[in-house]
Amino acid sequence: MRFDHQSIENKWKRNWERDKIYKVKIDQSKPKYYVLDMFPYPSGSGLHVGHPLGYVASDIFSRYKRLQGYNVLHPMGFDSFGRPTENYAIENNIHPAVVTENNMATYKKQLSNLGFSFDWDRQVYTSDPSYYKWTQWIVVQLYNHYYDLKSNKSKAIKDLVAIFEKEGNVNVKAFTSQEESFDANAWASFNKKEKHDVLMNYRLVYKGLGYVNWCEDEGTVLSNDQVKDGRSLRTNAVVEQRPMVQWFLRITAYADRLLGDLETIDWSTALKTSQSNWIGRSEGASINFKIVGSEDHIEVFTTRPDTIYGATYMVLAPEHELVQKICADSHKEKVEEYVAYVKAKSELDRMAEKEVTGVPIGAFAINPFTEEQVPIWIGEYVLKDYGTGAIMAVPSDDERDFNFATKFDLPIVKVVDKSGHPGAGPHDKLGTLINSPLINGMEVKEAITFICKKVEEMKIGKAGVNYKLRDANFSRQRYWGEPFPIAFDSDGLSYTLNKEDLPLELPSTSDFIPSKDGRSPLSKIESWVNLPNGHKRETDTMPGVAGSSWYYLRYMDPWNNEAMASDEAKDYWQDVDLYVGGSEHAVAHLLYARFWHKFLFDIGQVPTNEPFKKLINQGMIQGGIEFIYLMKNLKDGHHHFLCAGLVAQMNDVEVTPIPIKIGFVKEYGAKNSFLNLEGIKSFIDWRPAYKDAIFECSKGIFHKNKFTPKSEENSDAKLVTHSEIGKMSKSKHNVINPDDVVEEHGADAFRMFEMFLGPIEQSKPWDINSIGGVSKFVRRYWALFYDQNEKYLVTEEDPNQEELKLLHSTLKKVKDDIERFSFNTCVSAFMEAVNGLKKMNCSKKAILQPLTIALAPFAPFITEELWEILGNNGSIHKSTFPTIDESILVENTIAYPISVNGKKRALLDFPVDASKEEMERQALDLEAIKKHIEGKEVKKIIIVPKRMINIVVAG
RNA sequence: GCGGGGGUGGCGGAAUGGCAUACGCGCUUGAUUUAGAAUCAAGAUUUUGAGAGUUCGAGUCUCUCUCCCCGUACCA
Repeated sequence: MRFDHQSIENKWKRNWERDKIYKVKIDQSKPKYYVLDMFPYPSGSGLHVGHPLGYVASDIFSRYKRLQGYNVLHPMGFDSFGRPTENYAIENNIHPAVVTENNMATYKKQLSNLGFSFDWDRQVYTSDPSYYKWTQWIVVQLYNHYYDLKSNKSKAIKDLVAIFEKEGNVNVKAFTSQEESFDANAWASFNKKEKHDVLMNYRLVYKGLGYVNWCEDEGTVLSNDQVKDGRSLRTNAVVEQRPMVQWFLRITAYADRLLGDLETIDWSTALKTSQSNWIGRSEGASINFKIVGSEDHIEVFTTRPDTIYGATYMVLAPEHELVQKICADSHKEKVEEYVAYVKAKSELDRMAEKEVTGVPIGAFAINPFTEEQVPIWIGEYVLKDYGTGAIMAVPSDDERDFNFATKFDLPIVKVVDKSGHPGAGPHDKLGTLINSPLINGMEVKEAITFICKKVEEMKIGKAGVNYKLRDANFSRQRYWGEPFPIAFDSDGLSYTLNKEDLPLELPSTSDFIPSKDGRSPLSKIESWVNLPNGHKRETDTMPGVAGSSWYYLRYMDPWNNEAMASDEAKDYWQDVDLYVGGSEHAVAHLLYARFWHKFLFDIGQVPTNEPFKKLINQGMIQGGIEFIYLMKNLKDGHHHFLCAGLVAQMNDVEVTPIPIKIGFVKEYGAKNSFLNLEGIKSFIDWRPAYKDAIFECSKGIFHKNKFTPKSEENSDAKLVTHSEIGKMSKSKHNVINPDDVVEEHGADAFRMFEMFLGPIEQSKPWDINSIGGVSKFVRRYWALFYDQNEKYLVTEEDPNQEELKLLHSTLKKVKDDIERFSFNTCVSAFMEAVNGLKKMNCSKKAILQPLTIALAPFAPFITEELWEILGNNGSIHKSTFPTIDESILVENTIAYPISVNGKKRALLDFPVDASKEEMERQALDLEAIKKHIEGKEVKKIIIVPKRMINIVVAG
């Protein structure tokens, strides 16, 4: 039989679907294993070859685990709510639901071409009402819970109300924005609205003031991805931060647990570090400074309370609410000018600002320790969003404060003597306190503790922890997302929907543009907004993270209409054992999912504290980008393109590289890729603006559809392109569709090739030229079964020792390497095995059958076909990974490298049981060794059993 | 600046502190072929970014420097 990948793939794709071989059910007799891919956002452009890299790896691992006897849950679905679909829908006037459906169908087809073992019966997608029913339900649970700091878990709001009724909030220790305390009587005296507002300060989903990107020109709210450098990407109009009441997630309540539990999970250090930086925990103290002649005080957060004697001035963020209030009249003009200057700057400009700027506001605060008056300034280096938006400036021990003080000639008092710690910078918590009466002579750490205590005694502040992490803005003024299951009465009190009333379906509309007042398009659908009881629905929708924060739980029991998943399913599947996805989700998705999971754990909805035990970030597959050079100046009124070779020779010509479709290029991927005449013509067809352009290369000039060779014999153009390696993207015109590769080389070769490119976690360029090696391997594997004349070669003969050794060493290598996710070396091992068998001329069933099973996770199609050919019933993917016979791998003799002073000089075979004395004697007797030890004293001979021999000589 | 990762042939990359460059691409030569493609066979390249240390022995561990990639950004 001839190897024809297309007919084999079609046959087995059909059979597998018919027999549902990847369908998985709870099976208490088998251990479970859950392998999850980050579900894709189904964009209109389909998959490119970079997407499946992680899917191939997870599929191999899933298949391997099945062969090991595990019951493997390996599902796939779609993150189908979101901006791009909505944009596409607006532009093309198609409903987002339809766009989503089409895109999902494309993705599914592309994925099935690659032979993934997903149980498609469990597919979920976030825009499916039967899915978002439970997203909404979880949001309602968050709304109805608060975080109790005594038990360190979330508890029901109704229990909190019971406590309030009994004793107020005086004994409650909760993570809350409620500042005032009250007793039972006070609580009883609150009206409905007041109670509602107090409880809002405790809820894990709460209403608060947030900022949106408001574009006055467009009269609409923009999402972050539509804004760049403070301007609308689409219209370039200025975008301002506009306050708007929105929903928030109180993720900060879980900051400590999210940070601490990182230690319990098997994630890369890079990823853990990203999360921990994002959470940004810092210990210190918040301290209040009195303002001279004002009732108000300034609260600052500092990690260095020990340096308070050196706090010679204060700085507020220009946006700080106290600025207008305490600013002296004499300074108003300058301050307003400065605030306007800061506001006018884009985020990017402000970040890039190297110059120190700021103005005094003519007010003074009192340093509670020195009791001296210190001036209050505003400066852009103090950020409104970090800490309290105000600092006590200690120029002696903070570089930024130092620069500021130096520029504006503010006093600097040295308070830490670092002479005992040479090389220590201002930020190192080292040294001895000086010029600080209460703490002189103390070490920094001791002084911090002392001041914290003192501050608490003085009732002007307290030791505390500050987080960079902010509560998450959970509202979007957009159509294509989950509606909030919340409505308001005429007083603005909010009510959540009951479980029986979920899902609250997204109403149908054709108007997806946000309304003029910045509210979501839903606000325009009055029949939906206004309820019979007079309540009005929330019209914001949820952001993308809502649906993606818990989808892995739904896969456990996707058909359940009574619960997010049954207890039985959750108890059996527990958590995700292996999660594979891109590092672009290192922070947002993975942090929110962990937060939701911990919350669900607290309220008894999931049995584990963390959702993803092990995580692997696959690297990015990069693509070659091809450019042609366009001269900046027109030549004789025409655009002029130049060959890369010519540009290199000329040093006075200014050129712009223009990315072109890689399909136009000859020898794409090679060093001297180029455009021939045909390529130039394709380029002109694609970019008609350049139809009259001149294309010049060393072979000649192409202009207005005519090629004029520079010398007679060269008839074709060779416009050498400039090549770079970069991200595959639409804008770089270098996207490669896996369908095309699969059609040419087959899915098995495609899968193995992606693995063979390099370590899974590493980014690497897509080098299609080398797929030939893997493609050849697949054919050579087939050739062990059928020769060129299509004659069947497999025999029932007993294998010899050498063949068995090859088999078992390959099995062992593959098993070990799969378990450490080193798939590229597995492919090498298979190649070596085939090379070896070929050399031995071995086509024995006893060797080929177990080898084929081991290969099955990598190349599911060809192995299934060969399994059938070998006369087996059922699917190879339901068989068992072969047992490795270690005894076969034991060597009788071992080749020892013999080195002198660590340099290898000879190689000699010894029986495994050779004595050290015998080995020493023979080693010293070798000519090659004698040469190197002659006339020198042998000081020592090191023999490492089964490894090597090293002779140490003097001199 | 800070944090994380990395630097090995022409290229992608192998290597529990123990024979550096497995496996593949590309290249060279030969066989087959009218030629090409395909297939088969044979072969070449280097001393692991620089320097020091630990060790019998370092690509691997430690330190210093250097360059590249990723994340983050005045975090008080």
